[in-house]
Amino acid sequence: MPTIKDVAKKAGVSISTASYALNNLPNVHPETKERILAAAKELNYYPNGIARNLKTKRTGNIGVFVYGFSGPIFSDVLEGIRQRLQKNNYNIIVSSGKSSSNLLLERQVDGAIVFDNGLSDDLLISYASHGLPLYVLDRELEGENIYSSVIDNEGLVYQLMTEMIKKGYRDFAYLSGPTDAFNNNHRFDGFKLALNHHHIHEFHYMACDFTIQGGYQAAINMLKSQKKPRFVFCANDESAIGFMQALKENNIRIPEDIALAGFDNIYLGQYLSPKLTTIGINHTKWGQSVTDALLSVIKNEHTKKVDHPQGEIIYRESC
Amino acid sequence: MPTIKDVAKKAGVSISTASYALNNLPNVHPETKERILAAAKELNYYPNGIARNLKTKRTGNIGVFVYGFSGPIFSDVLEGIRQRLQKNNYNIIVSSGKSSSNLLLERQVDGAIVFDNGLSDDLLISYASHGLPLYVLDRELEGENIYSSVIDNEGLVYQLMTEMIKKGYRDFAYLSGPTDAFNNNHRFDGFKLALNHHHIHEFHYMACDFTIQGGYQAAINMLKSQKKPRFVFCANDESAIGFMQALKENNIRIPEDIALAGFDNIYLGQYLSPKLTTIGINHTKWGQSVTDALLSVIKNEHTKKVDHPQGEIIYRESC
DNA sequence: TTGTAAGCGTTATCAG
DNA sequence: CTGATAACGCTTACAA
Repeated sequence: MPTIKDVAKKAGVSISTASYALNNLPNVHPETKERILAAAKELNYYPNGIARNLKTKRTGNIGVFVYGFSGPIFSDVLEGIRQRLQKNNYNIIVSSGKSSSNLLLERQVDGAIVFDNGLSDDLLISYASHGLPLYVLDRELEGENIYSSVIDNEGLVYQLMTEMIKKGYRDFAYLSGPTDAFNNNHRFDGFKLALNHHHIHEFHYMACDFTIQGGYQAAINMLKSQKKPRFVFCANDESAIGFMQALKENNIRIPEDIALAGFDNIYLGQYLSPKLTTIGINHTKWGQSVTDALLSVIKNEHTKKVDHPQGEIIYRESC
Repeated sequence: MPTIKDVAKKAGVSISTASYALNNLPNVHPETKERILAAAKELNYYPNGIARNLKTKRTGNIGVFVYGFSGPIFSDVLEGIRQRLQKNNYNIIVSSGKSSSNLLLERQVDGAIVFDNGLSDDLLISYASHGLPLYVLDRELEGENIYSSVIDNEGLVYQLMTEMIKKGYRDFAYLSGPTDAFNNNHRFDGFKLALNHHHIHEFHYMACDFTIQGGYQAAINMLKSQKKPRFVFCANDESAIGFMQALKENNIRIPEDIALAGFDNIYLGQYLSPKLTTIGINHTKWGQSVTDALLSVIKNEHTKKVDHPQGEIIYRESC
């Protein structure tokens, strides 16, 4: 594998001149430059990024740390991030599990976007204080070099529930996500607040875990218990899908007998029958704006605060 | 940010001794070692990976290059890869677009798994010949340092179609994927071969593109044309879903009027009505075995050839 | 416009 | 068991 030394030798110049030419610096004679570029091409030379990184103390990589690679949400956010990074000549490095902290610790990235509740607050704060800017998407976190952007879970669910109350529903249930999940808890807050503001002080609560299987099981349990709410707000679409599936199998009509809505607007929601009413976030745009914000921090520009990502209620057939 | 130099100074030893201790080499006195480790801990020291990489000429990173981050298949394959890499102390670096070739060229990875038809054969072959082992999953490619593992598309579709013929279906249609997609073409081969072997020499062909929207549109077009096959093999599940959706909206019963099957076993297939018959690949296991194979190449062990990933027909309700 | 040389933070060779 | 020191491949003052 050829190094800059080989190029320099072949072109009959010093290493530094070769470096200047290869980096397109203006202080090198056109002819020499041409000779150097030709030599590089002939040798099939490409700079060793590692060496460059060591010297320049920047890697050109941005880490995106996710909890897992599944889930319809990640992909959209990632696509937004990728677009913006590519445009700004940064590499995207998506990682999960132990790799994420390794890459951070070993300084193989210039900054990171964190979408992984597996990385603890303390850990992140400590890394950030070492100088790596971090943008956290799945929780609220404040600290030196650390920024966060989260969905307005509470406001959006509040809005949806208010509409449902207006529509005449009264007997409500909440199909929960994991109780340690940021998103779940804030959605629950919005749910409770809306009921509260409309003087509805009772509702049915069902534990669940954001999964289709969990939603299915929760519905089965509910049916056994003979307790049938009129409207179920599901903390996310996947649990809503499982829930619907169980209802359908038990000949309960949606929305005539039980109405429901979810959160996330995952793409299969519109292919179910009935089509799922849900709350949609523009995930791609979210990824874009977070990336822009992170890059502006890295470039030491004005640190403009990122707003909540755009969200809206998507009314379909399930309620 | 502390370096090994700081640690050495604090512990009152030379840099090299500090390095030995930090790397757990046996040739250092227990007491000195303890002192060094203590100093490192106190300074919150962690080795700079970039510097280590430059010296050792290995990064400990494996690239996984994908065409996009969406799609239910990637996530499973990625999870299998992640598991195995983590077990073997390699970092997983998932990338897409221009980043992928950058990371390869800049030698920020020790090898890569390619699942991205956006990277051309020539490019990959040229990188691999420079010494980076590559495993390609979306096409068949031979060359120095380059290996590939692909689904047995043809055999599996052949098997499914043979069953359908046995079942009595005769009037067939093929809902195609992109005609430049490796997977599509081999599925088509299997489809044609099965028909051929059973002396069925005519079938209906519908162009499509692997997407839900495309499948939906194809069905609409078919309905307009008044041509109704009895069984449609869809080149993947997503197009099958769109196709089904359009049929349902037009009150065509599945499977009574038109039966169909897909390929991929994406998880929503079982939540449709009717549930989708499909061909499932154990993607996680595939990711695992490919990773094992790549690592064994990197470690210069015996290069055992990876077989086709496991696949099976999953009979459900759509045919 | 070009060359010399220092240095980025490690590891590894060799001598002590 | 420990310490100088060279080297990895590159960038960048500074000197020529």
